[in-house]
Amino acid sequence: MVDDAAPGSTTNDSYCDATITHSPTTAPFVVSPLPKRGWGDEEHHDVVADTGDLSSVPSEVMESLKIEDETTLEEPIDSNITAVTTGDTPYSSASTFEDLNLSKELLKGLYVEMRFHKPSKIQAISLPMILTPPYKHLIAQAHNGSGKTTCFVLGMLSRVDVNLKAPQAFCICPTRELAMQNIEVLKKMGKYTGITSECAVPADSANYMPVSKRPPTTAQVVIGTPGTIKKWMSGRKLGVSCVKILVFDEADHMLGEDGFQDYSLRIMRDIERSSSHFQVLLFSATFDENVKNFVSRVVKDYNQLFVKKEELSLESVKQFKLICPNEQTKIRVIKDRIFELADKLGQTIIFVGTRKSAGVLHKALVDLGYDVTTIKGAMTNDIRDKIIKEFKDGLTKVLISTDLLARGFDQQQVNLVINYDLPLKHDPSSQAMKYRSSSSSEPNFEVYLHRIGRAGRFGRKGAVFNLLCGDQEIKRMDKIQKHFGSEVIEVRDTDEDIEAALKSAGLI
DNA sequence: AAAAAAC
Repeated sequence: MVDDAAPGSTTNDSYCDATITHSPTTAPFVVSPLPKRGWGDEEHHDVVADTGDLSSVPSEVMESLKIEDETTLEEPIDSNITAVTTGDTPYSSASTFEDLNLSKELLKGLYVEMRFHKPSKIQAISLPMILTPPYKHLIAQAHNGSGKTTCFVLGMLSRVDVNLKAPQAFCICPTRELAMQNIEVLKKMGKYTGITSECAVPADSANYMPVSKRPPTTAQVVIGTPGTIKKWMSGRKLGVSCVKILVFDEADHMLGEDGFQDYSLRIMRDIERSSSHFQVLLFSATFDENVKNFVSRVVKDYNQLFVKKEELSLESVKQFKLICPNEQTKIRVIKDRIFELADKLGQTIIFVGTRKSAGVLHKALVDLGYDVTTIKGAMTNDIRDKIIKEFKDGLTKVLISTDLLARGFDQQQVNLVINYDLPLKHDPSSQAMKYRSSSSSEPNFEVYLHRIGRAGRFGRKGAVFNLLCGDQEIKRMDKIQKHFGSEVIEVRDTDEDIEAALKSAGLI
C-alpha cells in the first residue's frame, strides 16, 4: 500500500512533496497515481512555481464523490491541493476505499448508506495520512463541499476500537447545528460498525439534564461544541484517557483568536495530560496566515494539505453583485427578484451581519406576506432545532441567518446565497467604534468564502448575490474580489439582468 | 452587542 520509491535521503526535518497526481511525476515523495480515468486526465496542468518550502504540485481535478441515484453532476471544479509531509512515512493516495484497509462494516456504510463510490481528491490524499501509523497530526484545507466531513468521520470510525467501551474520538465544532449535522453523518456511515456515539451540545428542553446527574459517557465517539465538551470533562462525565483522535472541524475558527482558541487549547491540554499519544486533525476550507502560524506552534510534527486562496472560490458557484441605492432597495430586490422566482429555484439562505438585522429583515418580509424563517443565536435551542429541521426537510425555501450557518451547514438543495450584508472583520483594537460605526471595517474574507460555500455542495451549481449599499460596501466587495482574484459580475436590478444571471449560473 | 458557545 505504501510507495517504496520514496528515497532514503529524506531527513525528518525536510519538507517533502507528497504529490498526488494523475500524471507521472518525479517528486521525491510520490504517492501512487490516481486511477487512469479520473476527470481532467486529458488536460495537462502546469506545474505551479515553488513557494518557499512548499513545493507545488501539478493540478488535479477534484472529483465529486457523491453521486445520487440519477443525478449527474457537472464537470467538477479544478483543485490544486499541495501536500506536505514530514518524516519518512510514504503515503499512497487511495484511489478506492478498498485501498484504505477499512473494516467491511465501514465499507458497507460508505457504499450502502452514504452511496459513495470512490474517494474525492481530498479524501484520497488525506485518508492515508490519517490512517497510517504513526498517525501524525494533520492540518487539512480543502474546498467547501469537497467532502472534508467524510475525511474526519471516517478517520474517527476506523481508529476506534469497537471492543473498548470508552470515549476514543472527539470532534469539536463551532456551532450546535454543525455538531448535530456531523454526528448524523457519523451515525449513517458507521451504521454497521456497532460504534457508539454521542452529541455533546446544549440540550433542548426535552433532553435537559444537569451535568451532575448525567451518567459518565461511554460513547466511543463524541462530537460536540467546546463549552459542553469542556463542561462534561470538568464534571468527570467524559473520560479522556482513551482518546486517540481529536478533530477540530472549522479548525481555523476553533483555534483563531477571534474564535474558540481558549476553549480548544484547554480541551487539548486536558487530553494531553491523561492520554499519552493522540492524533489531532484540523480541517477547514480556510486558514489565514495568523492561524496557520499559530497552529504550527501548538501542534508539532504534522502533515499538511493546503489550497491557494485564489483557488478556493468554487467555480461552480457564480458570484454577482447588485448595487442598491438604499437599504429599502435590498428588501425590495429580495421580494421582487428572489421570492418571485423562488418556485424555480432551490433553497436560499440570506446572510445578515447581526441578530438585529436578521430580525428586521424577517419582519419586513413577513409583513409583505412572504414565507421566510430565521435562525440566529438568540433563540431557544428548541426553536433552532425546529427551524433547521423544517429547512432540511424542504418545508421552508428561504432562510435568513446570521453567520451561525456560515460554516459547514450542508444542505444540497441550497443553490442561492444572498449576502444582505457583507461579512466584516471584528477589530478588537478599536474599542471606540461607537462613533466611527462599522463603516471602516474590513471585509472578512474567510467568512465570505464559507458563506458562499453553502451553495454548490459537491460540485453542484450555485449563485451568490451580494447586495451592496453605499461606497463602503462597494469598496469591500472590490477587496474581496481582489483577495480571491475571483470574478463578481455586476447585475442591474431588472428582471432581464437577474434572470440572465441565474441562467448563466445554471439555476434556471 | 458582530456572531458563536456558554459561563
